Amino acid sequence: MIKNDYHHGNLKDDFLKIAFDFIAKEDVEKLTLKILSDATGTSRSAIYRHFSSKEELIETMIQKGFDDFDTFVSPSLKDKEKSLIDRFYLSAKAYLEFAKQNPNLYRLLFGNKYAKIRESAINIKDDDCSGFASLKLAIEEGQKSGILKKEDSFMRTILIWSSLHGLSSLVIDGFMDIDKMSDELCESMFADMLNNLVTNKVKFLSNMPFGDGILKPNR
Amino acid sequence: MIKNDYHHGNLKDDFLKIAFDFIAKEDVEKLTLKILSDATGTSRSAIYRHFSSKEELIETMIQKGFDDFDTFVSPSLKDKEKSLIDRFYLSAKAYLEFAKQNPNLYRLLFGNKYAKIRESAINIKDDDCSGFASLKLAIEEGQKSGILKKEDSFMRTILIWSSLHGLSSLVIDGFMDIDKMSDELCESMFADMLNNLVTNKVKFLSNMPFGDGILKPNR
DNA sequence: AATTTTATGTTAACATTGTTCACATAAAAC
DNA sequence: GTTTTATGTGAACAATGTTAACATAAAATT
Repeated sequence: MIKNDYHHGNLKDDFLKIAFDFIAKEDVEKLTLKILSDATGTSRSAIYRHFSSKEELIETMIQKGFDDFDTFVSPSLKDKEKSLIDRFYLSAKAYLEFAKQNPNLYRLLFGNKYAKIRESAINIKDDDCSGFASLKLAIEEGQKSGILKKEDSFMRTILIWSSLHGLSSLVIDGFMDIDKMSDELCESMFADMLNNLVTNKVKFLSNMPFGDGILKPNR
Repeated sequence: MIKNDYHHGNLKDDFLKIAFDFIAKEDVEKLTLKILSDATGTSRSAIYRHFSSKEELIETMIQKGFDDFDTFVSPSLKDKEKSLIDRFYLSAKAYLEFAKQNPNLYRLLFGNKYAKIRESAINIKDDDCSGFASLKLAIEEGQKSGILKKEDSFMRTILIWSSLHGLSSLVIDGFMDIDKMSDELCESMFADMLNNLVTNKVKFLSNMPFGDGILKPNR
């Protein structure tokens, strides 16, 4: 807190804050240690007193990033006051929204470049990945209550997640004109993703997205 | 062809070949110009007589990579001797297979790192992207013939592509245990992707993947 | 209170990377 | 046979991540 010219106070947090501010605007690939030292007014090697390498800084960012992601997406999925369908819909919307609002962070978390760092940062394989696990749990909950078909929940989880991840990636990586990605279009897609899960007994009164079928979320 | 000690013959092609050989095993991020000069036995600056920069080399690789991708995936989709459902199924399988066989190339083509280079290499936006366009055409063909629902073909195309891209990415980026990705599981997922497209009038006799419903491809 | 230890910051130097420039040599064009 | 063009070399640059030796302030110990 006390600013004397030598010791900085809480350099480590400052480095992280500046790094996150940076990837709010530019890709993490362009983040350089010089940017961090310049922004903090320290020397180029000061960061090595707080992180053993650039990779360790990235690893810390990944850990915090997954916390942020989870905080943004999970509550909608776990909100027991809403119907399961609503929860799926709202968390899917949150997922895409997180990616759109934080494209560089999303790529850092789910991209390949730091896959090894991610694997050491969090245990993401199979059921251990928090996002994956909670999605799978929600699907299994729906299967028990009879809302969803009693099929392979692992496969269903993968397919939902693939659709969300693929859509988010294609959007933020510039593969489709973002202007064409209207809310209505997204809702149609989310409806499609969910339509495969619900039991055969449910009749869809309309093919319109959330028109008047079961998939219309309460908003 | 004639090897004298100074002029190399066809260095440009050799550079490209070595680069593709490299990303067959390692990520394109690790490809360095020194690797190329060492492998060809030339000096470190020789490559600049054939590519104005490393980015231009990458751009050439992206162009050729998309050609390879198209050659691998498109024929199945355009094979008029097969049913439309079969064509969807087989090209989806080819898509995933290409990503699994060429993970580093797939990431180079569809990842974010070289997005700008890709955009200058090929016109990928909207209908101009060859893969996207041919998928959309196939969907519209199915809509005309009555096999597929007459809904927004753009949205349907995006969702199918998102599912394929997301699944491929998650698989090659280590988000799921590859051993759990059995052929049967993939087939179930492809079936799910397609189930949303087919007309309501079609009755599915089974929920089993390609069990005995319309979605069973001829193999 | 004085001393020692630990934490934190600085400066100088390194190897690696992509890149450029002046120069060298072979092939092609005239 | 001379000139022009294409292609390759070697030396040098700045930027990057990193390390080592040194410096200073805070904390711990006596």
